[in-house]
Amino acid sequence: MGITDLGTNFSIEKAHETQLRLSKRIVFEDVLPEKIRFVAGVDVAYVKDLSVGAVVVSDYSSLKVLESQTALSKTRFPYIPTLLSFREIQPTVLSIRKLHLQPDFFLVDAHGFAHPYRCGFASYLGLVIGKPTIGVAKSRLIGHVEDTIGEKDVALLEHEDEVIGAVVTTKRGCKPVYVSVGHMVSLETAIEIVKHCIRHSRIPEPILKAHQIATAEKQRITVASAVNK
DNA sequence: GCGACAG
DNA sequence: ATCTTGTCGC
Repeated sequence: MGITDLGTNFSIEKAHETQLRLSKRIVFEDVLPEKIRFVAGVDVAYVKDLSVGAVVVSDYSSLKVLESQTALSKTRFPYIPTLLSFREIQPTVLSIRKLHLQPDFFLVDAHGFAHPYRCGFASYLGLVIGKPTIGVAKSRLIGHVEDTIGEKDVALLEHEDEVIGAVVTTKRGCKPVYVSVGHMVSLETAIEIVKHCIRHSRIPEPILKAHQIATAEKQRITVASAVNK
């Protein structure tokens, strides 16, 4: 895994070593413009042996979608906990390359630093495209919930005495989301941004929109293939 | 050996 | 993630 290759000889152990090595390159400081204008959300859906990558770019203040793109690719890797990056990087990058607008950062439906080898898909994507990314996962991979910070809607996620992310209750009464640094952003800013992007769902609007577009494209593909038979 | 385990 | 009906709670 040079940084995007799935060479001939692959082993889970080597992949983990690579993730730990790549994690050293993660930037934990904000590398964002004075005024954030465009926020992107990415997601991937699956149909048969195909992966549908989707990305949306929304206006940061209104959260209205300004552009969306999708991309198809053959699914080349199975889902293996800790190795989600291998499964989702291809369709995701392909969809991002189609964008005309340049997002200030990307919200990713996965963990970033809150990973056993400190390099979840959100961080990996950030390193690959060289842009700021924030990990927003719907469930825990590792770590335990620590003390609540300030208000009672944010708690730290720790692992072996290290802060790896935050557990944020974006909607009262709903399950929390797990926020972690992807790349080129601080945990504090990541939490702030995730909260700002909440509307009707506990999931940040850009990721929700990307999910809907990926699902719609998946549906379109399913219907089209049914007609061709 | 027995669980836990992002999407 | 995907499949898939009813059902519990506000």
